[in-house]
Amino acid sequence: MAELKSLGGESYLALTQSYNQTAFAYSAVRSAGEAGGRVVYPGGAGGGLDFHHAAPLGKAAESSGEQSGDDDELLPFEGAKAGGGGGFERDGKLKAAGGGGAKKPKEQRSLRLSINARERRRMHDLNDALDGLRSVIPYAHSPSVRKLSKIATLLLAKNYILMQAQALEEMRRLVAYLNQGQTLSTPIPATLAPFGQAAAAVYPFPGAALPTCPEKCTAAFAGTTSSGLCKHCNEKP
DNA sequence: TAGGCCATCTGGTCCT
DNA sequence: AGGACCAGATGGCCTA
Repeated sequence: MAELKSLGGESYLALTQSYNQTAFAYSAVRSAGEAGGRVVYPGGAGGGLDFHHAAPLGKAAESSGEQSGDDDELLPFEGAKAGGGGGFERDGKLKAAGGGGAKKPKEQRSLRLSINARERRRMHDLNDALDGLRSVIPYAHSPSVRKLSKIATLLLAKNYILMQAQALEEMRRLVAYLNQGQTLSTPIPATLAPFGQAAAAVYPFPGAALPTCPEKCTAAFAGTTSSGLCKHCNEKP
């Protein structure tokens, strides 16, 4: 994961933290993409997903159609990257004898090539979709940052979704609060003290939206008064 | 040179 | 039967 280390500190932290929070994003993806126990990916005839940024997917489907003619021509051991395990020997015979079906070797070979081409196309579509994902998640476009790996792309995207969901929830709560037209009758919580009465009035949910003081004291807001107390919360760091 | 990442091939399984 | 999906295997490329 070299590219993970080349990410900014924030994004890397966010990425690594995301290892522990998979349930939400996973269930969301499943509910969005699966139909009858089988994922219908947009390159196929059935369509299915209707993401906002559908361009790369559309392109994938298009390229699939274009490739379909040539792919069958690409022999397994002719491509530069055709490392592959097993497959056909150079004489064109199947390595694994595999059920000695009634099909002639020539038909078997043709079928195998067709299956290979289909699988290749499927993986290309998958990669196009991943490229589309890379293009819409933050921190992935800096020239100084190497292209995100597949796993990094997925983890960052998941974390980004969680972050957006949390922000949305905060906005909802804020709107609900403002709609109530309440005045603040309680004292300003310690966590909001550094931001003043106005901030406390606007942000009545300190636990959810603002970092707790221990976090502030040990991270970006580090700093103490002459008495050794955190200058933001007036508590010992 | 080791390790990470990737593309490709392959056989198996499940679904339509 | 054919197609989609998946996981394992293999080899190439790149970087520390």
